[in-house]
Amino acid sequence: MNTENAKSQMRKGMLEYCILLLLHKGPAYASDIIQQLKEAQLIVVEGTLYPLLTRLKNDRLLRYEWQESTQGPPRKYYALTLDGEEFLRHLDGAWNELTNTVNILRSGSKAEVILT
Amino acid sequence: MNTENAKSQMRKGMLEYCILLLLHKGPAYASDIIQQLKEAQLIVVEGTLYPLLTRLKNDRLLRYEWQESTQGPPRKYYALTLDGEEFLRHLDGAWNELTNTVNILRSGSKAEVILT
DNA sequence: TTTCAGTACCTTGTATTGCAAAGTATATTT
DNA sequence: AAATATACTTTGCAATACAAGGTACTGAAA
Repeated sequence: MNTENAKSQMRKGMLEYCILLLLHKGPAYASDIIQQLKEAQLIVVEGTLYPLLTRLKNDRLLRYEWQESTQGPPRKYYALTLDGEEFLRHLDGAWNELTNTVNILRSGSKAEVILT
Repeated sequence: MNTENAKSQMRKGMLEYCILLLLHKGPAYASDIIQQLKEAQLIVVEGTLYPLLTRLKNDRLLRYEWQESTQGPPRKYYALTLDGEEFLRHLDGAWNELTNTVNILRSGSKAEVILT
């Protein structure tokens, strides 16, 4: 029984939402984002994050600025655009619908078993 | 801005959970499941559902029985196996983690904007 | 100067899976 | 027999999470 794969599948699609939520609080660069998500108990790896950030930037939901670092190479700080903020509100709605759906399905009482 | 695609992506992975939740209440056949999910505001189509049911059956999480119908061809009634019930409890845990993550990310206050 | 370690960004290939669209099969009605 | 309704199935495509490996810049040690 592969629970890990199921959890990974559950994360699909949620990641985009979580990253936008995080960036709504303020700009961050990739390693930063990975760290913050980990603190929120969401494991993400670079190979997942970088293409996602690039896609969101190409869709004009994010923008970035290079910033010098006191130690190490410069960092790409990502931030939400106005479009990104609006999109985030749509995703808030989608998330609300989804939790509502799960609550409906969870709350129903277990029917009598028909199969013998 | 393609909201539909994002919502579709959010559904990914959740579908498996929702279907197991639904079948936990009692056996159902495919059209039945589609109808019940629609009532819970989750749109699923046949091309999505049938392969998923087959996969869950092959993983021994579901089983089915043919049942005659008063009108139309016989129906495949799916039900959870014991493994399926156990797996569902794991998914309950994963779902709780995910909602927790989103709540953490949602609740944080918006930081000061660094980018100009 | 060269080398090494640390940090950060990026790319390629693979597997999974949702979905549209089309197909097959059975039962009932005309 | 043909048409309709119901139900199950398959094929091909697109999106995306992830593992694994690669590139580039910085600063300190050899």
